[in-house]
Amino acid sequence: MSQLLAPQTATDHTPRRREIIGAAARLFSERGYHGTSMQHLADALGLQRGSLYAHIGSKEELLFDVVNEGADRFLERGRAALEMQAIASVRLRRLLVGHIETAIEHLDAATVFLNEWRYLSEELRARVQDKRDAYEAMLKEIIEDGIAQGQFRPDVNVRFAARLVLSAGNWTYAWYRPGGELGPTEIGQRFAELLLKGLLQETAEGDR
Amino acid sequence: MSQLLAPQTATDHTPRRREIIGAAARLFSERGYHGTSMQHLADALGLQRGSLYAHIGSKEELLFDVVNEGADRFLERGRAALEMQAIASVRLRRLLVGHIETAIEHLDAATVFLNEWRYLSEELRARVQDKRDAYEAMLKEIIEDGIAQGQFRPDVNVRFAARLVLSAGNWTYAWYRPGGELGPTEIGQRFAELLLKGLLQETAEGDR
DNA sequence: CACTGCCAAACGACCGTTCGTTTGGAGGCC
DNA sequence: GGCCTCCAAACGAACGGTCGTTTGGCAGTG
Repeated sequence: MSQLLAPQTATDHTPRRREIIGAAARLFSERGYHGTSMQHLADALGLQRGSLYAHIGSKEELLFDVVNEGADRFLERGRAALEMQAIASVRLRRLLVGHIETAIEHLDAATVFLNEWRYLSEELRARVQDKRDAYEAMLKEIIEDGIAQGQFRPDVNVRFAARLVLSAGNWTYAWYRPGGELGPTEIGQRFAELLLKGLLQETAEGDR
Repeated sequence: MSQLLAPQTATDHTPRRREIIGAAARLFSERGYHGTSMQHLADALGLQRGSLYAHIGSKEELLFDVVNEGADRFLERGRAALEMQAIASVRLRRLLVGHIETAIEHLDAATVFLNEWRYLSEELRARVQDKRDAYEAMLKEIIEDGIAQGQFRPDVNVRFAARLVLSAGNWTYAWYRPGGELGPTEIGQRFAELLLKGLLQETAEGDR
C-alpha cells in the first residue's frame, strides 16, 4: 500500500545494490564509463566479476542508475528554488547555490551525470534529457520573472543568461577538490554575486 | 637552417598523419577515448586496424596530439588578448570571444581537450596541465589589471572571477550545435556582456 | 528445505599492437 | 623506351589479453 503511494520516488534498491551503485559512481567518475570494467568494479567491492549480475541487470543499467539519481537531485533542488516566495534574484541565488551544493556533496554522481550520460543508449538518454530540459525550464522561468518584475536588465537574452548560470554550476566538478578553503555554499554565493552584479564597477561607463 | 628556427612550433606531421589526427578528434569527441577502438578509427579512414601503426606510435600518442593541439590553440588566442593595448574590459572581452571562437571552430578538438585529457598518462597529462595553468594565469592577469585600474569592482575574488569566465567558455561544447542562430563571435560577445554588467538593473538596489 | 549471495568456469567478441608481405608508383640508368 | 631500385602505404593474419555476460553449483542462514 505504501508502495503505491511512493511508486517511483523511493527507488526500491536493495542495500547491496546501493553499495554497487555508489562504487560505480566513484569509478565511473574517476575512470569514465568506458574506462571502467566490471573487473574494476568487482575488485572495489571485493568479489568476482560475474557475481555482480546477481544484483544488477547490466553495466549500462548501472550507468543509468547513477545518472538518473544525479538528475533527480538537481531537479529536487531546482523545484525548491522555483517555488520560493521571493524576488527573482533571491530565487536565482537559491537555485545556483543549491546546484553547486548538490554538485559538490555528490561529486561523483554529478560528474557522471554531466560527463558520462551521453554514453547511454538512445532510449535511456532521452529520459535523462527530459529531466535536463525540465531543470533548464525552471531556471529560465526565474530569469523571465526577474525581467518582468523589472529587477533584471530588460535586454538580457533569457536563453544565454540561463546557459551562463548552468555553465558556472556545471563546470564545478572540473576544478573543485575536497578540502579547499571554501565550502559549497560559499562558492555558490560568490558565483551568484558575480553573475548578478557583474565585474564592472557601477561608476565605470567607459566600456562600449 | 630554417628548421632550427622553428623546432617545435611547426608540428612536422605528415599529411596522412594529420588526417588520422583529425578523424581521431572527431571520434574521440563523439564516443570518448575509451569508447573509440582502433577499429572504429580504421573504418572511418577506410583501412585496416594495423595499417594505422605505420603512421602513429600508439593510441595514447594520438590522444595527446589532439589534446595538445587544442591547448595550443587556446594559448595562442589568450596571448593575443593579453598583449592588447587596451583597458581590461576590452581585453577580457577579447579573451572570452577568442576562447569561444576557438572552441566552436574546432569543436571536436576542444571537446577532447576538455573531456578526455584526463585519460592521458601522468607524464603527458602534466605537459597539458602546464599549458592550462599558463592560460589561466593570463586570464587572472587581465582581471587583476582591471581591478588595479579601477575598472572592475575592487571586491571581486580574482580566482572566482577567472573560474566563472572559464566556465562560460568551457561549457560551450556541451550545448553548442552547428547551424544555430548565432555565430561563435556573437555568442562570445553576449557572454562577455553578461559577465561584465551582470543580470541586475543598475537601479535595482533591493538585493542584499 | 528453500533462499541468498557468491564463486569458478566458461562463452564469443573484441581489444591494442606486431609483423611479414604485397602493392603502386617515382626516379635513375642503360 | 625498358629496366632496376627504392619507398611509402596498406593488407591480412596473428598475438596475448580483456571485455561484458551466462551458467551451474555450493556454502551459509532463516
